[in-house]
Amino acid sequence: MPLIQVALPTPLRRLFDYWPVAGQPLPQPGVRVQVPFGNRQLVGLVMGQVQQSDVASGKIKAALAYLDQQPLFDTSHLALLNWVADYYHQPIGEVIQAALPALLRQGQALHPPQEPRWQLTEEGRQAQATELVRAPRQAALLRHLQAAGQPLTQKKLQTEGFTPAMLQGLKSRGWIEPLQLGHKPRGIGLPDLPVVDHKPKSVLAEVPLRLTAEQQQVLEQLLAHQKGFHPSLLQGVTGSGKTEVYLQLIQRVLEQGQQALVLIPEIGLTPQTLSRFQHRFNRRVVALHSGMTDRERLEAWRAAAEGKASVVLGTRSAIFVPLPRLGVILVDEEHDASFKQQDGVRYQARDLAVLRAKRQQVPVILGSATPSLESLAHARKGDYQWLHLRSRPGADVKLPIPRLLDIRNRRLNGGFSEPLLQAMQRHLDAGHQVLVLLNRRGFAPVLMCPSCGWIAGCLQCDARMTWHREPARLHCHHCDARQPIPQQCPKCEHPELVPLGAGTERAEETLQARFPQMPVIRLDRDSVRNRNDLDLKLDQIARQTPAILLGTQMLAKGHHFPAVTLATVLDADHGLYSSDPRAMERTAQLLIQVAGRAGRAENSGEVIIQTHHSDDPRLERLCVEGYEALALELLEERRRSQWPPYGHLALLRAEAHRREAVETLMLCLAEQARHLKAEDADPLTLLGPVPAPMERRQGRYHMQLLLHSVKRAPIHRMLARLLPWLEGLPEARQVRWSVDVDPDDLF
DNA sequence: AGCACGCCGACT
DNA sequence: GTCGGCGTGCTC
Repeated sequence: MPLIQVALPTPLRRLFDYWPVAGQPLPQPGVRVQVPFGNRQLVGLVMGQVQQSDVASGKIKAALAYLDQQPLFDTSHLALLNWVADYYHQPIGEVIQAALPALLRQGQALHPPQEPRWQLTEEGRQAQATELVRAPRQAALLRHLQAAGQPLTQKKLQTEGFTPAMLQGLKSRGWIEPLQLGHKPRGIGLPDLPVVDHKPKSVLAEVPLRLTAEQQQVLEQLLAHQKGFHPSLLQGVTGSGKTEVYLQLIQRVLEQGQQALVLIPEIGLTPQTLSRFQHRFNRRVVALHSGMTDRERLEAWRAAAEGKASVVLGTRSAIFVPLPRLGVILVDEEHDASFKQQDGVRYQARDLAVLRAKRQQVPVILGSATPSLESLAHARKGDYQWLHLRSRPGADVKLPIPRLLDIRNRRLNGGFSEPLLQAMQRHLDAGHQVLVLLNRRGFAPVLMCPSCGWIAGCLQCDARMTWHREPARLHCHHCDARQPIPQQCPKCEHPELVPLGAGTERAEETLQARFPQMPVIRLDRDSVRNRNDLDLKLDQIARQTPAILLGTQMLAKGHHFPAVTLATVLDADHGLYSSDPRAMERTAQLLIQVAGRAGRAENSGEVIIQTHHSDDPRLERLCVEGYEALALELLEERRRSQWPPYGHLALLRAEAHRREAVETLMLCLAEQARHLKAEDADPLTLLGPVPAPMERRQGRYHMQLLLHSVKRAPIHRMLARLLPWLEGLPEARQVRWSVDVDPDDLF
């Protein structure tokens, strides 16, 4: 008797064998199954079957029930998920878990349970209501059902004043019967359900915009490779009309009867983007993002998986949605950090998009104004078709060249230098809007005692607490700890503490004092808590000109502010000399994004960046020669040091409450790694173990060990042997550890 | 990761 | 006498 192999939501890196459910045909791979596991019950996924188990047959239990009639994933999709588990060295059960909507994970039915309905029996159809002299309500119910001529839901009948008792009365006479509950039978349309026509004649619901010659050329180059795997990098400046090119490409895909998958950054999916797609096509367009309820997500997922949705617009986890008629994958803002899952199952959705496209033999397009170094390297090597959109349709105006404003030896007022304030005044006087980017929330990042130098620090982290005014408290941005603001220095009892540096709250105060007549609209996580807040602010921005828009990254991504003519960055220095090797690349991307906000419409723009390092050659190159020139220089540095994409990394992290526990484990781990390294012919470097950049976070000590190699294979061989060993190590007991293949940041 | 088992401390 | 602390062992 064969056994079924089941993937279960546990961190254990293996499958579990079960006896199949008695009296039922063997389930196909991809079907969910309910199983006993220890003393609890879990929902798992059937991955295959074996004749013989490695486990003693006495330990093997029987599966309880299959939850699907049809597999949720076909074998090629299961193979993709297996690949992800292998490549990222994550437990397969957790990968599957990440690929399923929450409700399916919890064992709910793919189709919502059919509402209970009642229909007439043959006798009921023949029966005369007048026979029911003693039961006028039942007679009315009988007439009602006879007049309807079709089954009606119990809910509907109850709203019409019929009670369950009346239904039972007719049922006991054998005149009506409940309709079979359960799943909707395929091919049998229930008459009072709306039937949606998914194949109207034309794909288009509106006339597409007219493309510029440049857009047209890019579209044609994309259309030249509509069949088979074909990766492209679409590098288009802000406002160059990438979305219109996407839409017209997707149009052709839909005309072939295929589906399109569009991945967007976490905060990139605005209702405007969604409605732009929905208005364009006579086909179902669904969104998949974290703001939806579990029900909505399941509904969208199912529509995609059943082929009923033609366009899926989703954030990173949408890369796992099954699509039976996939025709193209697009990744918009492909450089965006949110495509990398940073906890739990770590994966890079943009990389998986390329992989999935290759496996399913469809084209994939990565779009960005500021492509990642990885994608640029591929484009330069010729792995990806490299397409450019250099001009901005509808605006004769070129993108402004950012100007560096040196603030060394300048007095700053709440983070603003005088020349900057004057430039702002000019633009506001002209009736335009000004955008101010400050990537720091709160009033001040540091609260200090002027007498003894004491600084408010977090008790749980090696971090300073940020002083917030609204509401008034100290807040740690790393562990979310809050504390009341001390009235005096806790160390020397000095009666006054002073803020150092400026966050958005302080900048807002400064601006209001300096421009008392001007609306200052602040957008950060503290002032924009939900979708509604954001809509209100965006609406306010659209209505009020002139105005000052002040905010964190939120302000730099996605939204269009046509009235902005001056975009400013208060402090560009944050990422310039950081230990994080990607800091410069990220800073450059952010600066260019901000610059793209200025003069997007007909107004010519200006961009001013405050810095203490106006002579930094990289910053200068970014401003003068542009993003691509800087990115190519950074790539050269990467080549010399053999860092990604010219080499490969994997990071092993560990954390525990006791520093000693982490240290012991990490030394043990490094020792074992050195041991394994000696047995491998390919070179591999072990860096560490070292304390993590912020060693103590949320009261836990963090350490890490970095594996570096020019080739991928030795890293994978190492992890494949190291992790099972680590899983069984007693020292790993009280330590939380994780692996990050192709880490984004080394934090 | 969960969850039970198990063996030692302060409580109705 | 018992409720409950977290060490340690296991999950087909």
